[in-house]
Amino acid sequence: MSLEEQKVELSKLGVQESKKEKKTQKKGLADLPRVDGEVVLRFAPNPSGPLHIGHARAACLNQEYVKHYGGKLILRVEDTDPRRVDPEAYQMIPEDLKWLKVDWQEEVIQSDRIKIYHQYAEELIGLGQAYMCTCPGDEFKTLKDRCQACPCRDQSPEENLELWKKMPEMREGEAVLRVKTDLNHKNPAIRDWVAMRIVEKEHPRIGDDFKVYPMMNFSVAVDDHLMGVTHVLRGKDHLANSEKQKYLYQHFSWKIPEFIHYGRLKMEDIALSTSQARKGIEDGVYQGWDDPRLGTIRAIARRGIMQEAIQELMLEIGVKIADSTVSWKKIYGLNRNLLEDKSNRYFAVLNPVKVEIQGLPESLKGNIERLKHPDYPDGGVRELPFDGVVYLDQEDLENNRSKVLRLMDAVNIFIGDEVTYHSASLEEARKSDARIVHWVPSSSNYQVELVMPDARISNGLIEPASHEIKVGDVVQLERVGFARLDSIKDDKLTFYYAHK
RNA sequence: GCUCCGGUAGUGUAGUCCGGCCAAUCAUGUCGGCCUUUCGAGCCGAUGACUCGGGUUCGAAUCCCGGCCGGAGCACCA
Repeated sequence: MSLEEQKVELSKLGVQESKKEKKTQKKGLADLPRVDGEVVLRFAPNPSGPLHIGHARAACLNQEYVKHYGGKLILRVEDTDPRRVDPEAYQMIPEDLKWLKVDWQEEVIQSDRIKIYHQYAEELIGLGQAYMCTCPGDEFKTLKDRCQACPCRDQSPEENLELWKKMPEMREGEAVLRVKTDLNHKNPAIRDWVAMRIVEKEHPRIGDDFKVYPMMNFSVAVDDHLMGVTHVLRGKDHLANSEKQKYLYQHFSWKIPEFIHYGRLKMEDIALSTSQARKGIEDGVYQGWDDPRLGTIRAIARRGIMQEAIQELMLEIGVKIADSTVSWKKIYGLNRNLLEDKSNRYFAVLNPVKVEIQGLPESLKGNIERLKHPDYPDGGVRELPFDGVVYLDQEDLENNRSKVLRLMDAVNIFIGDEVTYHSASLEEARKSDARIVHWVPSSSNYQVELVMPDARISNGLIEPASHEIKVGDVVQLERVGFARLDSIKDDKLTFYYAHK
């Protein structure tokens, strides 16, 4: 019996269909679980370098949720490991966030709060939920793997407090403060994790005021609680950490925030972590953090990718826990949609070959005007002086041997042993099935350099009106592709190529 | 190895919680055609996916079991 037939039969019997309402599906981002009024979210990077595309996901999503529910976003710089701090990152992170158009209402740096973590550590000892452990790491691990307590675990809070006070005088590795969890927890990683440890290394930002530093799991949980964070968006690599942190919340009788874990974001052709990128920069393989081959926000920005494209992409990817691989084609597609309407057009010829058109009627020489944007005449025109001597792309010449070629908005030429004037009108060009190509006047042009995504450089010439392009603008070099003006030096413009 | 988690078109994503309206959404890509003084855009069309095998059920992308594949964690990093 089909569903319809069943319904008919049921209604004959007088049975009403019970309506189970399904959640109405909104477009866009999935709802956050258990939202009660406004939300407090945080973006909490480690200052080990500039932000990369993976950070952009967390930042954009946090931003979007705050916008959607109301509330605030906290920027929290997590620099509790002096060895993993790049001092420049303190500037680079806010810069990158601004480029991403992410706003935060509060900003804290964890190295300003070491004393707070010490206070809570002490309190936890007082509660009997943490103990000073002086076991060598490997011995503790052996015991832990067997679900056995180490001798230190039975110390009284007083004994622990005494050791805690001495901790600043101890050497690195001699002692740690452990949080009591469950020694029988099936994941050994969760068992009695480290809350505080000794680091004998000057902190790049706060110097050597402290030797006892919190572990990320401790400072994060304390801060999330103190700052009233309601929802924690983090990568699934933090799954075990979320569980570790839950013990701390329970020990302090704090309300546990909602943890949401998203999957790994890979980027096509870019498998570079911050540390690998750093090494490449130090070794001179990459020119810097904004080398076009890197997956950093600044590299992507430099390539002419718009913030909106990244934003759209991140919203689309959302928070699901399955991993995803971002393809450049997807980014290019989104970006092209944004750029198409607002990018002015210019002629740039790569691999230029100088061509003198023989037999060009004098009357056809003069200034040629062409719309800056074919769809928007109000955007104005650029002028190209045309005197019969032009630069053409070597490839266009080679591909059109013994054929008619039309120079856009100018004349039709024939590519024989010499290049000769053929005709003037577009109709003639159509009749001859001529390819229509861009060109650069030989009498007036600038040098141009185009840096490709793989960092290779193409050289050529660009039309004179290009002087009006501002650094940072993205334009379309006709028949070449979209490119962002990166710098102007003397008479040379350097563009970074985005995509077709 | 141990613990946990995933697998929808080339890529991303909706649908999975609560089985039927899903011969499965949208985006991007790709391929045709039209159009266009750009190889860009636009218009029209096409393409293409529920990891596999069992089970439950009238009915499974959706629930259960197993396989396969993939990922994360197993730090005195974050």
